Amino acid sequence: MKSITRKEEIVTIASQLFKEKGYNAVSMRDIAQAMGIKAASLYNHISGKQQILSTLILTVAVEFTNGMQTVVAKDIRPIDKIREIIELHIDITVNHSEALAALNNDWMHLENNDLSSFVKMREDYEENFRRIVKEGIDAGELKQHHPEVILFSILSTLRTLYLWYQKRGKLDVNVLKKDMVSVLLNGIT
Amino acid sequence: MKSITRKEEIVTIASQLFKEKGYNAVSMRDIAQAMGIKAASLYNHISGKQQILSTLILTVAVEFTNGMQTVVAKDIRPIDKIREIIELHIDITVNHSEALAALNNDWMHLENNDLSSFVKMREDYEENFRRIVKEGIDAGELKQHHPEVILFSILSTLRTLYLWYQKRGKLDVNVLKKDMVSVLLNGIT
DNA sequence: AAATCCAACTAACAAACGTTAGTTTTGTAA
DNA sequence: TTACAAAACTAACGTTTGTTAGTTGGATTT
Repeated sequence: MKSITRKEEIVTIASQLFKEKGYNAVSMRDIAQAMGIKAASLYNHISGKQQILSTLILTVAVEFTNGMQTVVAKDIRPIDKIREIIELHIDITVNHSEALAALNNDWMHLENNDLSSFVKMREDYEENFRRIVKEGIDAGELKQHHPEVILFSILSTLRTLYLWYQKRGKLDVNVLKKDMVSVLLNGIT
Repeated sequence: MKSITRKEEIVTIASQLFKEKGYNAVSMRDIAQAMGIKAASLYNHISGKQQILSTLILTVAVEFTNGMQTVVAKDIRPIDKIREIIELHIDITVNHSEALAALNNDWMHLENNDLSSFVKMREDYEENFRRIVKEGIDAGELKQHHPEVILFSILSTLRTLYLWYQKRGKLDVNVLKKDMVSVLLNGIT
């Protein structure tokens, strides 16, 4: 019986516009026009432009946080944790590619509590990832590089995935996961 | 005798503000304030806000284009070309980290000729890179992955480097190059 | 000393912005 | 049919935006 609310429609439409032009370049009138209504009518369903952005970003940020918690709690080798994190990113990318654009590019336009809780979640996420990388190095499963360099090269690829996977056509998700894990873990040479 | 013009000062100051908040969230009054003058005074040196953005972005885009041309023309193995491209990115990142933020996040706010020539340069750049990757695979120097996946994983790491290399402290550029080449080419396991 | 130029200023503009108030339409339940 | 709630509308608000016009003071050139 869970049907799509008007608020969810607005957030979805807005996320598509944000992806193309960024939060500040999209006006409430733009969003309204894409919905086929007038700007003032949006306020029957949402409290303001800020709420659209924070709903969009925090929803996905929570998914990352929960996903990371699940992985951390597992009793598996560090390298398998990394494997699962890669798959987590791919799943979220496939399901929320527009929201990821906002999360990556417009998070700094969040305000007050929304901003600080987002930043907190992101820091915790990175810290968890960093710890796993270090464990992997200590266990001899990863090469002896700076943990920060390894973390960064994986994370920046995963974070930009939303820009790419679309034009890669309808590549099957499982094939994509296999390829990404292989390239990110084993390298290209 | 080459001294810093007032226009160059404005572009530099603006690029720092753009990096933090994005092009659209920075007003001419913000830029003027950071310069210690009034907004209207900016127009004694530049023709408008758009010109600041296009100067900033196109300058760096041309550097990438020229660097890529140089690499392409060399008679060396594909894998060594990739090595040189990685070093090119690192050099540009170190010298223009603020401009790279605008190039990555605000290029879509360019207009007319500036926009189309930027897009053209970026497409050409990627196409050159893709060709080198394919040559590397054909020559047996790279693994048999989808060229697009290899291209993407390298390029997204290099493009996000500007966010990063700062907080890595004053890491020596040559050390950074060595690490990045090793991680991106040989992988982490 | 006079003339010129540069780079700042004040004041103002029209347009676009997010948002509010109050009203009308539309669809559903009694 | 009437009553009510949801969701659209019109009109307007106070700000902020990028930008223009005209002016002023200080340095440089003639």
